Amino acid sequence: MAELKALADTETGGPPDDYVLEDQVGHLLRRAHQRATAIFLDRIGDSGLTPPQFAALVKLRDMGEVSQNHLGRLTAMDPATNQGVIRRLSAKGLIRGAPDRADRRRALWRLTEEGAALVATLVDAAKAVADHTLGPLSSAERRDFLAMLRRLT
Amino acid sequence: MAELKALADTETGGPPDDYVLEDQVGHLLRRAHQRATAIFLDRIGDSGLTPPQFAALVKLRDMGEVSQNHLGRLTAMDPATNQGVIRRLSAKGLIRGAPDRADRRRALWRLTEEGAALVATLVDAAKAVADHTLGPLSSAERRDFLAMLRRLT
DNA sequence: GCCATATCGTATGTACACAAACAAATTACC
DNA sequence: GGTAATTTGTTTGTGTACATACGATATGGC
Repeated sequence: MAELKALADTETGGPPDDYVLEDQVGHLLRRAHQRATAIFLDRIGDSGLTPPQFAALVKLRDMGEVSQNHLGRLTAMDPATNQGVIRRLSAKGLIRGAPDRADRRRALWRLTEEGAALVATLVDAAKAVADHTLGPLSSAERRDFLAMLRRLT
Repeated sequence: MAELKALADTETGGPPDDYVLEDQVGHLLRRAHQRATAIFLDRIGDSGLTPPQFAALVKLRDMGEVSQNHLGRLTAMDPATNQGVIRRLSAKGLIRGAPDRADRRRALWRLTEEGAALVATLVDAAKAVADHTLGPLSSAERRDFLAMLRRLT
């Protein structure tokens, strides 16, 4: 180990310990997000939904009817990304859109019956996904972690 | 607010409070990662590097010389993803590869002088990115948060 | 030595994620 | 009431991220 470091030192002229990738928030957040996505796909992937797609369905369930960009803001997706999610959910028949007669720029989207039924079916599994994702933490740690994570968004 | 919930209840037949998107780990991790990436790009984006690309350069700085797949494991990228990162870094002249004479399947990659110089230049800015990303947390909270985040990877 | 197994890198296809630029429609302001 | 600024949704281009399948090479067990 010391030899390796010394070798890297020799080759790069810099100390390899001043910036340890594995300790960086950004890198850790990326890996934790990868893991959370993997757990979701492992348990809910059979539904054909991805995490962002499920998020959009949940928000439509909560809101009833919203415009495309508004839904994107509610689910933290920029318009370009959101458009793809909307298109795929629509193609699956889980949501449907209609023009807003009060604002001709807008389309208003809502769940179809199939979409509403699918969300209802998956909510319990989604809770289990969250539970498993937080598995390594105790109950008190989960509370503290989520509170801090919320402040980092 | 109560009216909205009641409306959603009426329309969906389910209580909208049993699964609150904004409280889910997966969603919060996705948003925190988005924010961390945005901070990186805001402060280091002028270098032309993305967070995964910078991670690869840092690991090559630490290791001296590694195979493509090994580098992918060190930076938490699957082979298909890593290939694209390697290709772009190579196209920029920041890394170079050579066939491993001991194993003809492998290519060994290392920093070029330009790559080594660029990493050295950016390390301080990368530390500032991490600091700013953790900005909302106190010093003690950062320690606890990172410790828990590490356990979730 | 042989053969089953595993690893290395590549290729293809799908899905986020965001920047930038855009046309159409609405709103704000004067 | 007319114009500037904003908002809505689209398009294009680049860059992760992963599943799957593949050929080439190495390795392990016998």
